[in-house]
Amino acid sequence: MTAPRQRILVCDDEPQILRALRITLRNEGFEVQAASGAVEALDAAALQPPDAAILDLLLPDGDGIEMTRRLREWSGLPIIVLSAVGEEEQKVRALEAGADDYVTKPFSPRELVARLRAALRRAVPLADEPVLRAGEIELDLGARAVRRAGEEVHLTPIEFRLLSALMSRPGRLLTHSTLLTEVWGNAYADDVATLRTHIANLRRKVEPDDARRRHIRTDAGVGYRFVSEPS
Amino acid sequence: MTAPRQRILVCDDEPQILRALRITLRNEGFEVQAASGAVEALDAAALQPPDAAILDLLLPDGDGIEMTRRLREWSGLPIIVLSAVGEEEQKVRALEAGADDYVTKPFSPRELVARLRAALRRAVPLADEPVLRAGEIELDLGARAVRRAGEEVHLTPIEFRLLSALMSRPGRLLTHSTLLTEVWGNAYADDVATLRTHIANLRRKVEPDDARRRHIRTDAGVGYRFVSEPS
DNA sequence: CCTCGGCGTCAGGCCGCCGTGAAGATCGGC
DNA sequence: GCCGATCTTCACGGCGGCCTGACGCCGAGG
Repeated sequence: MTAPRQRILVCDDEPQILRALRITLRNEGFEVQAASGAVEALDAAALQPPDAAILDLLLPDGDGIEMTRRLREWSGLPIIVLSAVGEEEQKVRALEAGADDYVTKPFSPRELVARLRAALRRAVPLADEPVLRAGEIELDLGARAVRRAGEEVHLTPIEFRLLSALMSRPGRLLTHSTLLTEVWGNAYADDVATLRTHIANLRRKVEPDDARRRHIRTDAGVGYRFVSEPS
Repeated sequence: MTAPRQRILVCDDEPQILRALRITLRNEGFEVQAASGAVEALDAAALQPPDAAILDLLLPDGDGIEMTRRLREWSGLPIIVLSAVGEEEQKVRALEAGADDYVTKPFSPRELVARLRAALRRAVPLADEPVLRAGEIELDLGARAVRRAGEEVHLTPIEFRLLSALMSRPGRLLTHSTLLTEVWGNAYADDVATLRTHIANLRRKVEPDDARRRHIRTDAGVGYRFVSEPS
């Protein structure tokens, strides 16, 4: 299970802070998107929504509280407001505007990361991983499960990877060598006999009996393709 | 739909702090349940789960971090740890244990309330029933107990964490390494032999004898999954 | 009509993974 | 220090996934 790295939007007008944050977060395994101004940060967030945001309270072209409000109009992403001002009034306003946490500078990198992780943990997990469907076949990538007409079908690891490769590009022709390298790795690149056997096993498990309505089509001499709606 | 007042569990051994918190929270419209010790607080939380908890770090009969861990075993309620110690190490440990925020004394009442509101805003609205069921198996996260057909079954700590991991995502395949990191921690990521042994012990304790109707399914070479309704 | 290449299918066998029992190691309580 | 509970390690038997090879079918081309 390879989780993609989480993207953090960082907005601060002081270059050295930006730099310190970038290094700290990178080391902790996050991907950092830096912005030095409010407008730039909001544009970046709209263009490609990050998993969380760390915003400075005071910026030349805006402030963290206003940015929080703007972001909250359309997103529930975790927001941490950063500031040199420890004043109670600011903290309360930021939190009421929708920020998840408020950290005062100078901050401890470890604590900031811990607070960021706590905020990310709370965030609503984004929509579950996709379920590929075609006719009565369901391939659930997240659960690593396959159903046919609602019934659970057990696939071996190779069969599962094979079906995933086919169903993730419906209609598209996948050559023998493409499938072999994708499912087996680079070693078996020309062992078509093995591929045939596994395709046969796969068909037996997930295909309707009628040979004319098969989802897995053979392109003789070239490869296979998965068609969503067999004629 | 009249929203009932939100109940906050407050745990501190200093009476004057308890009193101050009670007054502050009452004025802000919360219902307060006070406890002066760790055991008392955990019992109260188990008996009637609150909407959030504010825990002192240092208590005569325990500490806030351990309480956080215990609560997190079965509940996702917002937790704010309160402490006179501003030390970075404590903050990080508390947040990593599952706390949502960490506030140092002396604290501003307004800020604390703002942070509490921010944490409550994030919380999943539905207080999830901490009892997982499947067939004749019941796993009670709060009581850390497992029953089979009503009969109490004794599980070792590892077996309990293993079953929790499996039952909390029914139908989903959990890789060997996923289970190992989740149950043992990051170190044992490839000791599959141990995992097999514990799975065997677990099956002996909670599974029906009939091998075809097992809840814990093996996916050879990949991992295990828990199926709620074995065919 | 025959040949031939590509394909699907099946049976066989190897090897690795799995389940299981038991023995050794570790730890905490008495 | 002893003892019980728990966890880990190891060896062994069984089984299932995977690869291989043989066979028959089919369509294209001669």
